[in-house]
Amino acid sequence: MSTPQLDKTYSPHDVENRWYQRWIDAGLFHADPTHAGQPYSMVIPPPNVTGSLHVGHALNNTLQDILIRWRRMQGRNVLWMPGTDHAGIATQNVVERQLQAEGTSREALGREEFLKRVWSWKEQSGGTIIGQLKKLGASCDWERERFTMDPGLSEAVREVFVRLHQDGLLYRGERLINWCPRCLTALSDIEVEHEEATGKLYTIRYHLVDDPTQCLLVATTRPETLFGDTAVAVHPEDERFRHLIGKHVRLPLTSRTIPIVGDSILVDREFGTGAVKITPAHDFNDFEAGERHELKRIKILDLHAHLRLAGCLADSAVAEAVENLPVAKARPKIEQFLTDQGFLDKSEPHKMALGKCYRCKTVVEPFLSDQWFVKIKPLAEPAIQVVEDGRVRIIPEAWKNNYLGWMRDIKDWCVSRQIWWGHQIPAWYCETCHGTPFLRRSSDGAPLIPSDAVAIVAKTQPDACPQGHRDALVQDPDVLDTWFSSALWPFSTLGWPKQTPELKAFYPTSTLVTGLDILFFWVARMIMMGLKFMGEVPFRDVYIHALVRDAEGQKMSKSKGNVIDPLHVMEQYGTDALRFTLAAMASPGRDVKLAEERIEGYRNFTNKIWNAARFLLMHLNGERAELPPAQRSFPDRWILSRLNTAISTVTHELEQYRFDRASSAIYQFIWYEYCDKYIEMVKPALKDPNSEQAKSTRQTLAETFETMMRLLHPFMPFITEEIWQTLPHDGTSIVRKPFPTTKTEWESQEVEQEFALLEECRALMNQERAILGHTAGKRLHFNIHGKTDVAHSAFIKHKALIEYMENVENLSISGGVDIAAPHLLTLTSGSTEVGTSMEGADLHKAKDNVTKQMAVLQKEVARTRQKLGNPDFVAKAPPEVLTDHRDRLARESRMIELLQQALSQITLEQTPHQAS
RNA sequence: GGGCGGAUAGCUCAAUUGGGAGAGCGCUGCCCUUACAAGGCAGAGGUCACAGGUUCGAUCCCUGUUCCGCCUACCA
Repeated sequence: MSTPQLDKTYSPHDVENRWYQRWIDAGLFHADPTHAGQPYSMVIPPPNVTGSLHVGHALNNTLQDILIRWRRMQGRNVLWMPGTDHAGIATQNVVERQLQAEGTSREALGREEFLKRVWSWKEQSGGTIIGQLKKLGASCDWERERFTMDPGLSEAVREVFVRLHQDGLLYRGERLINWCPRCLTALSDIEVEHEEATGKLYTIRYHLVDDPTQCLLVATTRPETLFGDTAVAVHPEDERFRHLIGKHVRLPLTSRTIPIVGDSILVDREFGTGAVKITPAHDFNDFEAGERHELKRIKILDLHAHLRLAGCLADSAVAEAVENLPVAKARPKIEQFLTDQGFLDKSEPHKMALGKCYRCKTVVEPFLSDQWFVKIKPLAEPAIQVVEDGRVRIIPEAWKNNYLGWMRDIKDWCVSRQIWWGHQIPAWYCETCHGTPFLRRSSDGAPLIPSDAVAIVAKTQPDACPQGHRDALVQDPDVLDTWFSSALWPFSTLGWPKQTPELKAFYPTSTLVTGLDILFFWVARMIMMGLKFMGEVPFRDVYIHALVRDAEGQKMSKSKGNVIDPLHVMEQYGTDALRFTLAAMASPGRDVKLAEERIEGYRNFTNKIWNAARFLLMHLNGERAELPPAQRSFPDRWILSRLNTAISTVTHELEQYRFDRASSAIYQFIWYEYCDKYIEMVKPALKDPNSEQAKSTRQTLAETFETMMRLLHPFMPFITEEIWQTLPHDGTSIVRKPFPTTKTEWESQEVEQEFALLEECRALMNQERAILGHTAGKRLHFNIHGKTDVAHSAFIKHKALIEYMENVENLSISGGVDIAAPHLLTLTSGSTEVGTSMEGADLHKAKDNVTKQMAVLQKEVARTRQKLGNPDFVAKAPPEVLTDHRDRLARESRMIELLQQALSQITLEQTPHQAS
């Protein structure tokens, strides 16, 4: 039998493509609801359909794939449900930009044509990220890939909408919402990002109508909104202003007068001047204050956040100057007018939070409009409950309070969006019932549904309204928030509202792996919707991983140019190296700072593994004899025992979602135990390929390496498959082979202790080499002495091994006699004494080396002595600590003595030479 | 403004019940030793942010300070 030979360095490229294709062809990732194993399921956090893979995705999906591959190998009935979401605003923006470049617009195309365009863009680019996930090795069940706008998922959306409406949890109404004047749509509260900005705090004089010589000073950061003011508020208990409540002031730059009201909620007496202007149509607080005082709402901004001053009685010169200007341009002009006309008292720099659209970073405006809202409190309560009582575990637990805090203070969710790409709201309005035809928006012809129009909510378009009017039904032009459909993802992807076998087998899912940034957007909403519509949590565990940053800790962004492109990394270093890096750095609760050097380090690791496999293949030719572990050679028994520990550690750490510790355990085991120690120890046994020793060793080599590949497979799927295939194995692919489990017959404390003795001995030999300046390559003669029976017999037993490992010629093992002798430099530690000849060494340097070591030791001894000399310490420290310290002192003193001895040995050695 | 987390080797991070701080990468020196120079061996490098407190003893617990993140919020 001949074994295949491998190239000298691992080249991941072909390996990856080849194996991924074969896995797919063999259907290894396909889930079967009738599979006998205990279900283990996950849904992928759906990436944007038109997006492409960034390093955050890479981390997210690597961790998921590790879990999935691990559980699959454990024999669980595994489903990893993949798919993408339609990313309403983002995708629409992309296509609109394309149209703009072509000199046209969505309005010009019309809704139907525009949607065709988006669909074709989706067809064209929607596969990109899926292809990239495959490159990453993601073992999703691609046959089940879903898209949030698939017919089935769209049906789920309509079903949920209708049922929420029936249950009174969905309503339409005129409210102040966050409006993006660039995307021209409403946003939910959490789609607004707050950013600190330095603006100005303007203090403006509002003159009293009764007595124009007096004025009320009003502080504002947004002077242009004064045109929408309908009152000024002061604190009702503020002595400075109390007498003014009920009086009126003249609104600067207009011919209007507005009342002064008392409002203890809105006004903070300490802030600014203690008087606040109220602009109910353009500020959330003012909106509520306006309700309390029954104030008119005057809109002064249009959809684009341009000033529209008709109806607010602005002075004509002012109106002319700022009409149709965006806020940013209007503000300085207003400031100028106020200054010129003596209204501006002062303006000073002021820090404030600016709300920006999370998609396009445009400053959002509070905007009065008709929108659909989910009444959230009744949904939130059970979703709080399940996290409190642990039915959903959030890992790391630190984020639990974050979740709970947000959920307890949750506000109604604005779900309507004024865009076209998405699930159009299944609500119709009857123009006949309404009495007059609805107005149409001039720009795109969309119907403007009046606030008081009655919505008919249904899964499909009704034939007639409840009054029996046909032909006059108009569907709500708005679409739903993308997160509305994402919230249903864990069950809509499984076929809901149909009761499918998949739904039965795989819901609730086992684990959700996601980033903190969508805890509220997505996780919270899935829990609410899952509980509401499935009556059960959508997942048991939520593992929240960190954000990926660059080596400086900066958030990666294209504009900063610090983006690490995972595709580029995979090209350069291989997918396995990238995956392993991400896993190794995924410490909980900490951001991942990714530097390319780290990836390179793990690329080296793949090469190390590769070359270890090469070594195996070079020596695996020939018969293999399988002995019971206890009868195998010392190196074999040792590596089996260590492998057992590695399996146990990796499994345990994966159970805790400690990807970092699991990967580090594998790394340590493979590199330092398997490669550095085991392979080295095994070489002598393989010298004669036909020996009994060689036959048994080959068996252990093959067996342990094969096991090791299975242990590593979830982390590095490609290289492990490639190597596994070349090793003696059963089956067609490592993907579905069992994950290693511990075997008690592999474990041997005795062998490990024996090994530790050898290591102790080798450490002393190395130290001697270092002192004497002998390189590892120089063959030396050593005397060793095992101070205990165990040590002595271990050295006797492993004489050849020590000779081989330490490049020793003719090792002498003395039994219980002092091996100090002329020309010998001796060193000792717990159970071992080692000596070698000083002949031919640079004794000056040796002396230096010893002296340095001694200085360090003497310091330590002094400290330990001092501690033990402290009566309080001796009286109060626990006995084991005391013993520990006394042992240490003894050890250190002994060591000094020995170094002292070594020093005199060296000195003695020097003398005759100096004499001669 | 509120909340949470962090500050440990040049860099990135570990260290569970307080008893002489470790790893990877990088760096330095020596080695192309037949699996691997993408490697081997050896080594340097730390007032565990600062100031107090508790304790025989603190990187660890408590208090305060500084700095850095993140989340959250309608102080005009």
